[in-house]
Amino acid sequence: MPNNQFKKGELYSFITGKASTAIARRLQKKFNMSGLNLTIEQWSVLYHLWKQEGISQQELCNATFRDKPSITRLVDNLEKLNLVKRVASQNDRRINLIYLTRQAQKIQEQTMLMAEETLNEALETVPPEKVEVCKEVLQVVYDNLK
Amino acid sequence: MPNNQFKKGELYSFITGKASTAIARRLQKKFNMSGLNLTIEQWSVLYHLWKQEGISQQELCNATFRDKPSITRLVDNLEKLNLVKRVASQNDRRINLIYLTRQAQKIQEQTMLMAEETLNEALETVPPEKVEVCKEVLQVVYDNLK
DNA sequence: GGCATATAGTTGTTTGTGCAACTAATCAAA
DNA sequence: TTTGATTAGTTGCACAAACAACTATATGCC
Repeated sequence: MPNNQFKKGELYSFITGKASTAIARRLQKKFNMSGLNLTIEQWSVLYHLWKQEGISQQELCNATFRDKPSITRLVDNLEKLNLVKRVASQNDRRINLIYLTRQAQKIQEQTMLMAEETLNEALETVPPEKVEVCKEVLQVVYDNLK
Repeated sequence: MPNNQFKKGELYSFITGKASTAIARRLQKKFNMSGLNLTIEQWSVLYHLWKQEGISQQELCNATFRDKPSITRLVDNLEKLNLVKRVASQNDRRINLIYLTRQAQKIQEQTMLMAEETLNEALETVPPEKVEVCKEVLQVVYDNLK
């Protein structure tokens, strides 16, 4: 049993994602405090559209590790908030291409700063080389399981 | 900006908890495959009751980092599944003490083995000393934000 | 061309989460 | 001892996730 090195409480934390839950809650509070009516999940979709808009819902599924119904509903809600628009693809009429509204473009910088701020608060007391190891381990975990 | 060391994709992974999501999904699949009708969230409540039963819902809130309504509903569903029982406290009639049924005691070992197995799969290729650093960093993150 | 299959997206259902508002019981202080 | 504050738990609402079943479009093969 090569890696069975978990005391019980630690096993629990790894599975439930205590740390990332705490990070997401903190960021959500920052959104709320600044009057942004936006969930972390909605933000995570915008995050990928800021990198590249005009991608399909399926591509958003792959980017965000969600299934198709989840993305359908997130895009529904983002459309209601007037943050994205569905545009039917010319080439393939099954596909919706998702575009940002001007309003969504406006909140990019503000929310990315809050995200960076949150991570800085989270990692304030952690030496950079340990953060590096942690990032690496989490990536391997994901690759091992996906 | 001492710890602003996140490339964009990494920032995303930290906030969304890609790794712990993958772990939880894998464990849920193991539950389903073995015919266990149990969610990871329900399991996480049982987890603390296996350590000590007869605690209050409020204590379960603290142990699992959930708010009171979440615990109310998880306990509701665990009661429906005949895995726990609410027992009114003699000393303080506001309090429900939560006890395990025989059925819940039976699945402890089986599910804990599946959880360990899942973590072993997740960390198969990771040297133990890196796992240690990762655990430590995640704990500090939680402490910094809680 | 026509039929089977695959792909993109939607809808329904169950479960869980976070917030606010609520009830009931307890405690504390005048 | 009565009144005000605190604590434990519940309920309602909006949002999200996972799964299954569904529609519509596209593709591939004969």
